[in-house]
Amino acid sequence: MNERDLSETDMVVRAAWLYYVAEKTQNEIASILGVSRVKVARLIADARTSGIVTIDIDHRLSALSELEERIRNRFNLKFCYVTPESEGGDKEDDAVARHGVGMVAARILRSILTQEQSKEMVIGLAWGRTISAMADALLPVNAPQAQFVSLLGSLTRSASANPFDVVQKLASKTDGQAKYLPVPFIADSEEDREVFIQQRVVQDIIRTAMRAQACFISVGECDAGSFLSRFGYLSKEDLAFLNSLGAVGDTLGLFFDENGNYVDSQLCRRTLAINLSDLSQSDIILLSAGTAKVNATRAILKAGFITGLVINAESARLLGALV
Amino acid sequence: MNERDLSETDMVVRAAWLYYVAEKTQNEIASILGVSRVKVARLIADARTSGIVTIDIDHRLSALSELEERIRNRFNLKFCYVTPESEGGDKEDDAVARHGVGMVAARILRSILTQEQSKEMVIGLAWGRTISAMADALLPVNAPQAQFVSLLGSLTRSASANPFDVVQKLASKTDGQAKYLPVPFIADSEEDREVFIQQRVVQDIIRTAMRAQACFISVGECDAGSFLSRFGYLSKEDLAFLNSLGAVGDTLGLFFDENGNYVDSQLCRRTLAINLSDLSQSDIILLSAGTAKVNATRAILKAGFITGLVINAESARLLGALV
DNA sequence: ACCAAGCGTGATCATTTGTTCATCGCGCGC
DNA sequence: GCGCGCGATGAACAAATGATCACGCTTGGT
Repeated sequence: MNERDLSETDMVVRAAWLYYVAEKTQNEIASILGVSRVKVARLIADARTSGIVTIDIDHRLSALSELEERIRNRFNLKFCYVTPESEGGDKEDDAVARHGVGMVAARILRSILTQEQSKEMVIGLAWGRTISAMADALLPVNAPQAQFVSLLGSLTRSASANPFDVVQKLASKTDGQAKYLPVPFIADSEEDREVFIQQRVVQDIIRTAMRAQACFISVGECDAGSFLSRFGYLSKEDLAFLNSLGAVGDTLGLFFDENGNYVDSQLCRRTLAINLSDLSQSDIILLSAGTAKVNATRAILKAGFITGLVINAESARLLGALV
Repeated sequence: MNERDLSETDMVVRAAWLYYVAEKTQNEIASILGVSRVKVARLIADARTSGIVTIDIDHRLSALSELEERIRNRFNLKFCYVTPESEGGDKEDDAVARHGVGMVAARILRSILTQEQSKEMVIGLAWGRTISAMADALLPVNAPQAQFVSLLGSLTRSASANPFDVVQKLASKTDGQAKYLPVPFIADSEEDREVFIQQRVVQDIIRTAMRAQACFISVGECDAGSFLSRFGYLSKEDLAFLNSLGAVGDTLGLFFDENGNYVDSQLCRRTLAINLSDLSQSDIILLSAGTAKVNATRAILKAGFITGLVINAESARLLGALV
């Protein structure tokens, strides 16, 4: 950070202060700082995207917080955040829901990262569009001690939601480190999986992940519309078989039935993901966006290993209604 | 809080969330919530004035934070906040400086009030235009356990800066209690002062004030322009006498010379204010706005009983330059 | 029942803000 | 040395926001 950057950042802070605290107009600020108004607008925009100004909303008064509390108690969670719907109670667009959930999750992540600067900091991450939305929404924060560890093997397709991209993006936004499992998510056989697992690099990652303060995971529906099946990782037969065993949702490569019981199958024994028992020390935060995932979400919550939930309002209502 | 209020607050929270987090336009929000755009604008304005949304600025990157750190170390303070100047380095208007210092002080006060909801909470207050600005700038916060106690007797003139108004305003904004000393600030004689002091109500207030977590006080210059002399509490002769003893500033009815030594005089022995030694358990936060007060501020800081300082940038520079 | 006062509401307008685009300057490579 | 491209800048415009005002509704009082 050179002289120029320093004075530039200083300008950003001063502009932000004058705008948000002193409530001056951008024109006034422009004449105070001796720059053009457009420049002031850019400084203020900078201040927001760089996380120098943060805007918090006390949502305790919202009707949703009552719902949050009910869900929190029912599933014994440390916290539950319900994101307000964007369409007035109407069927909401899944992409919008993901966006909202991602933003709230990003705030949670940011607060974790800014809490303790001294200690080692490990964050475990699954992949998926919601996790990806979280990574996009994270405001930059300086946390060089942070390590972002992928909890699952990689996909070969759909690069946008690859675990590599997620941890990479997070690392670059925080000046932290990215670590990911350099193995496929699903091995061809149980024997192959064993070979992968035994790789020293894989074991290293797993040991790191075991020290994670927090893990962000998402939920997969167990039907034809799900991510896994749409990209060919789950064949129609696999799906039918899993359904016949009662599986309604998956996360971290594990399938669960509607009562939250683990559904064993040959497929699960080929997935490369961190073991649930290895994460007993971590906060496990589930992100769920979209009503299609309600049943799967309920199943995973019932399994009992989740400590925190972020979910969109419509889904939360459905979840809360049946409790 | 009835049904109507509840849904109203809920609307405020939702509108604020959609505006500040989801970054929707007021028009979009209007159609989502099914109200007019004007209504949305009002909801958002409500959210800000009621403190449901709070905007924080990380000013650590500012060049001023270096100055803050220097002052903090020099005078052994727990914290020091320097408010950015509003005019670009130019001579700033005192009223503007007061406003800025008041706003920052209000944020400090608010954070104290929201910290611990359970315990008894006592806040001691001096009076003056800067303290008054703080009271005006405080965003409402629910803190029914808070007690705002006046540390000084009342003035008979200049109602706007009377201690009564300050504690009253703070109490009404927080649902807390207001307590003030129902005696004049300056008694006619030392004997009269003793009579006032011995009143049970006065003793009650003093005992309460002794339990204060934090006290907000301001600084008076000891010259013809000062508050006390302009309102006739200090005669020209008093002033000349105090100056001859080296007094350059006062606070809580006590005068100090440029080295921070207490300047005794007959006048001081007639003022009704809490004893400094009674506040040894409290954080004592000094608000200083305006370059005219730099010398007085330095004197009081040197006296060594201040634990926190809020000061405008220009004054801070003068203060820091001579360190 | 009627009136008056007060508050919330939405139309309209002025101001403020965000965005786009052409231009400028500067450094870098050829 | 010269051109090239990238990033920063401000002018101009379009969008969004805040303010004012008149209207109508409710409420409380006579």
